[in-house]
Amino acid sequence: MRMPPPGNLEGVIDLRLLRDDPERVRASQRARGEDPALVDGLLAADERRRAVVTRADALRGEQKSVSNAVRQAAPDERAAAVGRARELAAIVKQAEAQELAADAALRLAQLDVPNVIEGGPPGDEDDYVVLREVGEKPRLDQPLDHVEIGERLAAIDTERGAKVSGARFYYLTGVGALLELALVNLAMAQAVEAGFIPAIVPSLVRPEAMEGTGFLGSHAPEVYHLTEDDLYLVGTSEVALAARHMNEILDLGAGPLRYAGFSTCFRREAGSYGKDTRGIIRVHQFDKVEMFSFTTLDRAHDEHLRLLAWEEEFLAKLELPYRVIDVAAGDLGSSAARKYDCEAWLPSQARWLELTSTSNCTDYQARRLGIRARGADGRPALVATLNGTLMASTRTIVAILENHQQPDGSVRVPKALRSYLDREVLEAP
RNA sequence: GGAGGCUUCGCCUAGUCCGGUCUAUGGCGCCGCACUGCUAAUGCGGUUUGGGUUUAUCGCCCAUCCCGGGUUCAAAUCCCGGAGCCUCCGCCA
Repeated sequence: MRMPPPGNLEGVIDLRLLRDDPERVRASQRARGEDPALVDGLLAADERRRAVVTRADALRGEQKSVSNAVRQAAPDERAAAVGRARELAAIVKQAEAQELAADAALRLAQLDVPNVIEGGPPGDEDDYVVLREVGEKPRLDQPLDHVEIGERLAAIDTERGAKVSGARFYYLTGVGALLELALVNLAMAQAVEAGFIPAIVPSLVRPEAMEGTGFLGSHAPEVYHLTEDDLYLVGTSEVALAARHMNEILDLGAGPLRYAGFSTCFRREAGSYGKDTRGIIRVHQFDKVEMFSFTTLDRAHDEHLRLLAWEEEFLAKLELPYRVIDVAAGDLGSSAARKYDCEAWLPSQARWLELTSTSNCTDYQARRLGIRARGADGRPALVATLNGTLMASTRTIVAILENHQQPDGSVRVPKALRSYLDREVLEAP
């Protein structure tokens, strides 16, 4: 028995693109700061696999006719026929073992090569390009940070979060809890208005889902794993939304298939020791409304810009000053071909804080998950997947508390949120 | 958690007991063609997915009967493991 064909292998960049235009893949590697020589390893593995598969196919064909000969052999020739068939069976078995090894080697080589970038600036984390700044930063003589504001309002309790669950856990209470619920509702209302299918999704998923969305590669240490059940806690509803249509053929004739998923998100935050240790900027658990689109490859770029526009629309409703950056190639996840972040102003630290992020994963996830669409010619065609944060609870709360804080310690509620919160100001109880 | 039944190429289904042209049956749906004022009806043909080969078309080859192993010259069919669905029992918000 053979491994799944490369079309379903994980980590797959389009092998046809690779064969036709390896230089483009190499250029992508260079822009990411990854080794372009890995592309040649992948090419070699692909070629090797093709040769081995061709041979095994031929041997299997021969085996068919030989075992058929056994069936039809006269009684006195039967023993000899079985003998020949037995010999050939051994050769086929060997060829299939080679096939298995070649498939595995290709699979490994593919894991080394992340998605081919779509454009955007080369370089690493600091090489982003600022596309625009929107809104006015608040003028505050002595801005309080969200921890202090949250304590005064009895809205955020990090101390007891730590007592009960450890560092990077928190309680939202009173207006803090209400604020999150209001934000979730506002975000969902916007998404539904825009035609998204609202969805509440599983937070625990099987390995295939995690692997298929590309989170078990370089992100693996970030992910909580329940070994007892071999289930993973999702870090974003993207995982469950993408995997929902695993091994399906979608009908995208009527346009993109869009979900707005709500889920709790779990992140180990390994490797970020000492980073954002104060407050709820970086936590192990938060809630998020995530936009997720399935669309055709040719429409993926337009869809990406649409997701970004919806993110900005939401930030505008919250009256937050923000900027949009075009994330550099070296700072992309392995599945993303391009990524834009929206960063809100953080008055207490006088810096920008990532609030939302939208990625175009082109066919990378869909290929791993076996998701295709019925093409115009009726044959299955490749699909692109895209994701974008609409509302991540904790950081959005941080941004609102800090940017809308008043000199008297209260917090002004942005207009769009008032009907969901039933008040214009957040005050200490 | 326990017991039993089930899973076949879009949907339904034959085949599994007893291994071999299963190169998987039939129906529905869908596509094409023919016939016909139009439609309908009827007839004929086609209709899983992936890989390999081919300049390309046509085609040819290989794999695919929930998934993964095993037995065998040969597996939809036999054996082991897993997943899912259904029924009943137990437990539970």
